[in-house]
Amino acid sequence: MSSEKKKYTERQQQIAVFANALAHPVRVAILDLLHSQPCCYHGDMAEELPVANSTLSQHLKVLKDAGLIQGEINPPKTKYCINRQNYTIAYTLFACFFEDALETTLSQEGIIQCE
Amino acid sequence: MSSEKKKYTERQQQIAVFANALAHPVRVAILDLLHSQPCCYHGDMAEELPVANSTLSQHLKVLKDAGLIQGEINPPKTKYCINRQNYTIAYTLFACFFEDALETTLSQEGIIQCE
DNA sequence: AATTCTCTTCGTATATTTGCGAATAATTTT
DNA sequence: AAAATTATTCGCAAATATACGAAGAGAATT
Repeated sequence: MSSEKKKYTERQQQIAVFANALAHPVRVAILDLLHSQPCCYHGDMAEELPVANSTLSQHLKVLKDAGLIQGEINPPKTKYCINRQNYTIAYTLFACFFEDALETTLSQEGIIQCE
Repeated sequence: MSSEKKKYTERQQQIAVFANALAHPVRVAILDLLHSQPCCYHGDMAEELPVANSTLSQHLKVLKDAGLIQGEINPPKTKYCINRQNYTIAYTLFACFFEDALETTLSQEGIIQCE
């Protein structure tokens, strides 16, 4: 009962998942915060970002489900940090994706390397 | 009456726009097709992809609005191709974004270069 | 035990996304 | 001029995303 028509490759779906996580500016802003320090508490982010507390929780969940961040819950505080392993995977997927399109101009300069 | 609280930077918004364009697997698949050839007709894509014609048009519009592709309309046919200029911008934004987070492991190896 | 602090979940409202078929537009072919 | 070809737009339905305040959970403090 599986294949009526070709669906999408794992790679295509994985790119979409990571891209979807970055598809809202507040989530990019959240990650920017986590780039500038090893970890960050929910409350500290809430002060910096123009969304309500509950909304922030939702966005953090999206990022966590996509695998880009991980949370350490020690009530009443929650500490978040980047998931470096998946970040590396995401970086490679995006780099190779764009390299595919731009290889004629970029690969010659040795800026990026795929496979 | 402008700033009650900081909104998002242009960069954060631009990343979100590009990411949103890649946030659906069929759009990644569309771009994959355009990577493998200089241009492609709507009809040729419709044969390869598991979506209806009208749905394909919508996704193409999303990609076009984000600036990742451009269309050349010669009715009854429409030819699409990658927008290389914006592709380069997108590539740079994503590379620098991930580099920010991974710089301790990647920048030392000279894989990526920002600024 | 009650209060406080922090964060998540729930409930709700609104907007956007995704999908398809039918109808439309624009050209080429018959 | 009629028919065929190709792609977009329209109209609709269903699902998902976004946002907030209120309510709830979990631990520390009073």
